[in-house]
Amino acid sequence: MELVEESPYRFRIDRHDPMRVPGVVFASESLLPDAGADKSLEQVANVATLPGIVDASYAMPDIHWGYGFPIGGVAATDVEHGGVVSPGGVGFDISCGVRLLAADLDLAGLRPKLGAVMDGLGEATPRGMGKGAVWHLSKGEELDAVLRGGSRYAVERGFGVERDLERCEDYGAVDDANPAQVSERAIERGARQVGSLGSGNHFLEVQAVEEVYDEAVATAFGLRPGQVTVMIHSGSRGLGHQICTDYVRQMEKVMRQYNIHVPDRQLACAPVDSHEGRAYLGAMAAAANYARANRQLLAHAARTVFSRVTGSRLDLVYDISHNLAKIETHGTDGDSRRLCVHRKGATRALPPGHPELPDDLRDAGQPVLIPGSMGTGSYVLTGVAGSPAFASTCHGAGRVQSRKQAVKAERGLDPRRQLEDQDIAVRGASRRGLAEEMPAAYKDVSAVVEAAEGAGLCRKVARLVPIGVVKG
DNA sequence: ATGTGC
Repeated sequence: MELVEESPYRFRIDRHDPMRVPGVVFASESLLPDAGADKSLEQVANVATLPGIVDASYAMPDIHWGYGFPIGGVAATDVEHGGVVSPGGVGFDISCGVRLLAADLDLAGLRPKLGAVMDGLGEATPRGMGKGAVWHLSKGEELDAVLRGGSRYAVERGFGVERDLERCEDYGAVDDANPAQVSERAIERGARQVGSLGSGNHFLEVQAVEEVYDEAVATAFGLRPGQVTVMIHSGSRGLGHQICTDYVRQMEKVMRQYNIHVPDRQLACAPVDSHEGRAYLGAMAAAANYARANRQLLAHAARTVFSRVTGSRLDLVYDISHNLAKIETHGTDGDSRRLCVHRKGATRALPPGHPELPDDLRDAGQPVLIPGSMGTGSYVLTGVAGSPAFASTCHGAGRVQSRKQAVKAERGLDPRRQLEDQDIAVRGASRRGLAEEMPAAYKDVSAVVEAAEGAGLCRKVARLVPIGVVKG
């Protein structure tokens, strides 16, 4: 795959048939995927063939191989001009995302109670494969309310406060959820898991603010140096996974009917404005609401522990997805288009002044939450005006080793010990789970954030360091 | 990511 360096942190894959638009990769030379081991640049070019795609098939600096679309990919299609929606452009973990809470407590104050806090969080956080659930739902009306209401419903039921919703993307729920388009099997899996962490790269972390890069914005976000924070990374569990599986299968069957041909079966898609496209978007939105309710419940459990053990409060900084497709309007007044923006392992990053931001964030911009690999740091960023990829930026460090490779690299070593030697408390993680998530399996998150900022996609606000981690 | 593998 030939890359042309257009400017620092920006590489182009020239359009060639059957691409409809060029590919654009935001990265530094050293962050570019290794063409021998990782087919993600080919995936960028494949995505560029999708009907209705506009401008370019974009990739963020944390790009790596994914199902059909690369992880770290952004693609927008024009709804009025045959634009398609593709489940692979969202990913299996629909509305997977990050929630950050800030404590009214400094690290020095937490230290003496850290063991008790971690024990409490370990007990209060359901995690691992298949396990549920902070909240046992009846399959009927109550799950339906979660799928329609997301965090709003969780708050209504007492699992949070009204202010939380102002600090959630979409005020805690997307509007066009259609639970009728969610299969019985997906409902079955979801009913037992709402309020659970999952496994893989999902985690709950106790952190401290290590460095502030922009004091005014950090203050607007409610962050100051030395402060304790809690970061939750989780998604829509088995429900989102099942929805993705269901619709990939369904779209594979009907693509020919719409005269759509793609270079990879995993790019199964249908026009946004078709029966199948609308059905997927309705089900996807339901899974998005499920994921938000899930993070709201996990946050409630963490708040209960912090309040009991330390007497301190946890205020929501923000909750943001990094696996979602959204219908958005982009462009200037005379030339605006309704686009279906797929972000898969990419985060929306609204600039200061954007009308969708709550009043108290209007001047600062939208908080962008970037979890680093386990045991390294995480970042808080904000959006910038005039950014090139439909107001999107990176979502994390990005894998460089497969799970299998990572496990092999840890053979004979003790991953838990390595974390504890760095003064990071660990609760609940399996040996294998930890081995798969070791920092060596990931790119350097600081280099990723540096490249994203250098490419004009976002700005750094603060860096957070891990103190304790709860994993599946 | 995922009751890991139709």
